[in-house]
Amino acid sequence: MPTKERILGAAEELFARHGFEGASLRQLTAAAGVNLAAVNYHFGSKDRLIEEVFRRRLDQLNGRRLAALQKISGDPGTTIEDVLGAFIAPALELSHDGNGSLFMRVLARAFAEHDDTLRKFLSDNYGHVMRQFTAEFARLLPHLSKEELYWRVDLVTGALTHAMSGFGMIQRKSDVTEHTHREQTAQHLIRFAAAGLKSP
Amino acid sequence: MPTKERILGAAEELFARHGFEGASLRQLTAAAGVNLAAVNYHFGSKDRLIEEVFRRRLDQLNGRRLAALQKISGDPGTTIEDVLGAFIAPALELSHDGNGSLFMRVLARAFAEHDDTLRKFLSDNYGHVMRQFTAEFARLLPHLSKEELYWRVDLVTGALTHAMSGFGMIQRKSDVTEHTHREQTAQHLIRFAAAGLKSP
DNA sequence: CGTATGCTCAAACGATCGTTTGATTCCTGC
DNA sequence: GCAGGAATCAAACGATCGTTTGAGCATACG
Repeated sequence: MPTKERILGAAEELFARHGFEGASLRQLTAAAGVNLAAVNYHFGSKDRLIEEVFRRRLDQLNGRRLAALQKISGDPGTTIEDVLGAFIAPALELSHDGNGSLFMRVLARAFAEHDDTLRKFLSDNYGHVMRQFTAEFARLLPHLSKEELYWRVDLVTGALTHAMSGFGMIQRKSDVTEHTHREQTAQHLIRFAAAGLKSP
Repeated sequence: MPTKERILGAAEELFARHGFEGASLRQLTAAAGVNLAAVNYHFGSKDRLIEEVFRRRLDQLNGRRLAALQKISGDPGTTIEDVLGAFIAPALELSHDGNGSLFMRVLARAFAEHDDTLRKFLSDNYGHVMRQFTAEFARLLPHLSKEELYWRVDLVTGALTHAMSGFGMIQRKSDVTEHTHREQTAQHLIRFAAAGLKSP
């Protein structure tokens, strides 16, 4: 595997486990089996590496989300659950692919960081995705004020981040595969969020 | 103010802003206006300081939560919204008191850390609070299976953490006080969570 | 063959980390 | 008023941090 890919993979894992500050380039390059200087050579700096970790996954994730939304957007038969599914399913697929599940934890850390630079990066690059989903929710929930809708979408985001990153206290039981566990998480999440959104 | 209190206050602020690894003892003691060695003298180590930051706030927070729950527990007139209020209101009061609001961000970081030691500490010391609230929800939602209930409570926790720590993209408008903003957050949260919990 | 070009490597840079030390100051109780 | 523990202080400890350097290696092109 090319050096850049090995670095990105190891970075994803260690950022998820120890945070951006907590994971050192020495641990990281050792885990990737590359030289210490390789990070600065290929990415310029640790901060640029962090951005690249996000870009790689979010490009794919949000691309799939928008594609799924496109398919059902405007359709009179589309339900709240369908829209939630379009948002959640790609995250589910990602978490089934290799250590993609770790990326959801990285994403959760980014929220916790409250770092303005990072927030601006995420907002600039992927804010339009949230806007399109919110617009679709607005179409399906015309009785809600703009402000009320924003609040609810924000709360859905919170529950989603919490659930998909494995924050919660609910631990996977040993007789359930990781795959099944995530599927169940998504099902519960969609039902819960749909009820919250539909609340009069 | 005594040295220990000044350290705890500065620690809360810097842990919220820069994380546990990101905030150094040198920044921290400088902000508190105390000597560098004071942390190790009064707390033993940085890790023990972190635990003390949690203990100080959570003792008060969960004490108030249980007291509020005690008042309404078992009452036939009690609603889901009441129980949610008993859980959320003390967090709201805390966030109105000085830099108590920063503590909610510290708490959110603790979730993101995924650190086993920290999780065990929180679970051991304050798990019984979650258990009592869950029991009251179970009484009010007898049609839900134990598993289903656990899932929903977990998702409520996620939305709560997200909202109260100010993760979300919703920013307070300049014509609204911090106090009012938090009140509104709590109102939206209670309505949203109640709908999710009550979902058939 | 010679020589660019892209990449890897060990080593070192200065800065900063958490912690410890030993001297000094403060304050309390006899 | 003085002994003695509590608290504060400047300084230093070894370790580790992100980054830079310059030599060495490889592959491709004239």
